[in-house]
Amino acid sequence: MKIATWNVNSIRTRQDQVLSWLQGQDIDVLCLQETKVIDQDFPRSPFEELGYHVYIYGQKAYNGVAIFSRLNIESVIMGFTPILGADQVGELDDQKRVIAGVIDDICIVNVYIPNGSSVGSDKYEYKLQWLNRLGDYLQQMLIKYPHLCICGDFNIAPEDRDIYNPQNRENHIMASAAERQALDAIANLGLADGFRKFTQDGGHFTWWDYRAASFTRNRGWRIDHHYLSPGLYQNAIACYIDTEPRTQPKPSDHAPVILEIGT
DNA sequence: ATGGCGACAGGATGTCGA
Repeated sequence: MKIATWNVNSIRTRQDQVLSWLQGQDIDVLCLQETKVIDQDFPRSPFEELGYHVYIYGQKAYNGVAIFSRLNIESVIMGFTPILGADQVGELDDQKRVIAGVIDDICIVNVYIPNGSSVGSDKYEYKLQWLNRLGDYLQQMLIKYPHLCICGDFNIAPEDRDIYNPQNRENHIMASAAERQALDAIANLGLADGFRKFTQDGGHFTWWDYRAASFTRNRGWRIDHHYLSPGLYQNAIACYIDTEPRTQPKPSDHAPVILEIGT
């Protein structure tokens, strides 16, 4: 089974690129982030015609997540509230950032973790609060679904080797100690970074700023991830970043990441 | 040091992303 994650930065702008990418791959599950469209305007039929079931959880202009799956998903869970209850979630489901479903006995959790703007800002506090609630959510999900893959745009580089220039990054958004600690807390639930099962060196990135020719200079960050429960981690046979779509005209600023799980 | 670029909403330019 191939599970891919891709922050497309608007599905309507990137529709043709996602379609042609899927046609050249053999993807079973594609998790999208930053779809940036309300559900009634989501271009679902082109992807259905390609053989995918389409599950969407979007909003106007910002955020939005979706799962495309060749196999039908029986129970789709949108937001934190179905798992944690409205009292625990509060305003955190106003932004559409998490959708999950069970496919072939594997629970796929697709997340678009908040960016956080800058360390110490209100958005930074929101990001940390959101990560804390994500931990509560995953704790419950792992009880129900022990085979779990959480993937998406985490907006956190786990280690210095995941940043093109790791100097002076302690107070940089996506690399601060509190963000990494929040990610560690999630990993400590029993989830491991699929990419690092296979690749140990630096210089492998999933996001490059549109500005300053960052991609051609490979000035990037590895912030899109798959974290796997122990059995899935054991069965993972590959995890890689496909930089080809990032070379196209009018690309997303993120590249897709593909995880392969054997049987 | 700052801004660079791109998408969206709305109909000029401000907000947001990372």
